[in-house]
Amino acid sequence: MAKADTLNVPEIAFGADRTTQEYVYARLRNAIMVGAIEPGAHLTMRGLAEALNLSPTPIREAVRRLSTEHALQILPNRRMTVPLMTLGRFEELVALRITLEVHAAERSVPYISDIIIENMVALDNEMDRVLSEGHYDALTILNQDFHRMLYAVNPHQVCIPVIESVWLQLGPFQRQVLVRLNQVPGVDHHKQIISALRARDVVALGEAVKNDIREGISRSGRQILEQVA
Amino acid sequence: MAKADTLNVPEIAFGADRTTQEYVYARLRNAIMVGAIEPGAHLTMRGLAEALNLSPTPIREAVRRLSTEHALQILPNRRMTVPLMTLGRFEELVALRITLEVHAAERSVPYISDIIIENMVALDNEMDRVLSEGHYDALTILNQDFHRMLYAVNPHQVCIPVIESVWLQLGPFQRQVLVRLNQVPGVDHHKQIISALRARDVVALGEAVKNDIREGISRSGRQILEQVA
DNA sequence: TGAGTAATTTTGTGATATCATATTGAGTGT
DNA sequence: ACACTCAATATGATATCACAAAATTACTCA
Repeated sequence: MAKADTLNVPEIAFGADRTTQEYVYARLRNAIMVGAIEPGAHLTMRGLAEALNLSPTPIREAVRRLSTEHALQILPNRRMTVPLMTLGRFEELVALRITLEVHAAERSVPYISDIIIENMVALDNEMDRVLSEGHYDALTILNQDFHRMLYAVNPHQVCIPVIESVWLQLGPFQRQVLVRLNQVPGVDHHKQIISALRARDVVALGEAVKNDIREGISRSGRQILEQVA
Repeated sequence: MAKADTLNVPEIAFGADRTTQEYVYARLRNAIMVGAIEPGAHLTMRGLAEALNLSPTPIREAVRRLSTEHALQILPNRRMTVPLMTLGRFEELVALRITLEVHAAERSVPYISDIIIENMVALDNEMDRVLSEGHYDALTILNQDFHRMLYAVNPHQVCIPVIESVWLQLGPFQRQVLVRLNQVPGVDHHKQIISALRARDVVALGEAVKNDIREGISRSGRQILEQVA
C-alpha cells in the first residue's frame, strides 16, 4: 500500500515524554496546517496506522480530535478526507479570521513589551530569508508563529486555540493557492503591524492585522475559487 | 465506586445509529455545557467507563475530543478535571463571546426570513415558560438553541463550532453563578434581538446581542469571581 | 505520633482480537 | 458491452489484554 506516498506527512520530533497519540495528533495537525495533505484525498485509519507503523488506537484518537476541529471530515460512509474549500466557506473563514485576530491583537496591546516586539521583528526577518528560498511550509509556520507570539502576550488569552482552529481549516487551501501562484502575494504587512505595536496604537494595529490577512492569501484565494465556479 | 453519583451526567438518548464514542461525547459535552460536572472535580477514564458501563476505549476518544476543545483539562499527572474559572479567563471568554456572536449575528442578517424569526419567538416563549419553573438546565439549552438558530441561517456559516467551544468553557461556571444567585439575572434581551431582526437592522442587532451577553451572566459572574479574589 | 519508605492498587496507554458493516471485484446474465 | 448480484476483502468500532507509571495504602522506624 503506497499510502505513505500519498500521505507525505512531514516528520516531526517524537519526544520521549509525550504519548503516541499526541505525536500522531501533532504530526497530522502540522501536515494539514501546511497543506501537505491534498483536500479531497481519502484517508483510512488503518492506512495511517500502517504508514506510521502504529496500531489503529492512537491514530483514531488523533483523527477524532482533528475531526472535532473540522480539520478532517468523517463522512457517513466511514470515509475520511480533508474538506474541500468552497467560495462561500472561504469568505466566511477569512472574515472570521479577521474578526478573531483583530480582537486578539487589540487585547494584547496592554501587555506588549519591547522584548516581544524585538522577537517579532526577528521572526519577520527570518520570514524574509525563508521567503527568498521558496520554502512555503516554513513560511506558513513562521507566519503563524509571528501572529501567535503577539496574541500570546495576553496572559489570560483564550483566543489562540480558536484562531488556530481557523488556520487549520484554511491551511490546505492556502497551500493550493501558493502552489498555483508560485509566489507569495502582496507586500509584507508585518512591518505595519510592528510600527503599530511600537506606537501602542490599538486602531492602527487592528487595521494592520486586517490588511495582513486580507492582502495575504485572501484576494488570490477568492480569484481561484471564482474561476472554478 | 460512587463515581456515578459525583458524576451525575444527565441521560441523553442513545440513538441506535450513532457510535458509542459519539454518545459518550455528546453526553459528557452536554453535562459540561449545563454545568452538571463540578469544576475541579477529578474524573478518571476507568471511572467513567464503569459508570457508563462501557470499555475505556470510546471513553478515551470522547474525553480526548473534549480536552481538545478545552472543556476538560488533562493534567500532567494523568488527572482530568473541568477547569476552574478565574476572573481573567472569565473576562476574556465573555469578551470573545461578544466578538464572535456579534460577528455571527451580523453575517446572518442577509439570510433572515420571517419563518426563522417566528421560530426564534417560539423558543423565547418556551424559555419564559421554563424560567418560571426554575429549570436551569433546560434554560441553558434553550438559550443556546435560540442563538444557534440565528447563526445557522447563514448557509456558509463556520462560526458555530467556535462559538460552542466558548459556551463549553463558560458552561460550568455559569451554572455556579445561577445556583449562587438562585435567579436568572437581568431582563430578557431576546425581545430586543427579535425587534432588530424584524427591522433587519444590523447595528441594532449587534447591540442587542452584546447586551444579551453582557447583562446575562457576565455581570453576576464577575461579582462572584471578584469577591473570591 | 509523625515522617519516610516500600508494597499494593489504580490508572492511562497502546496493541490485539473480534464483530458488523461498507467497499471492492469477480462473475453472471442480458 | 453493460448492469446487476453476490462473494471476498478491507475497514471502523469496541472490548480485552499487557505493560508501565502514578497514586494510594501499609508499614517501619524515630
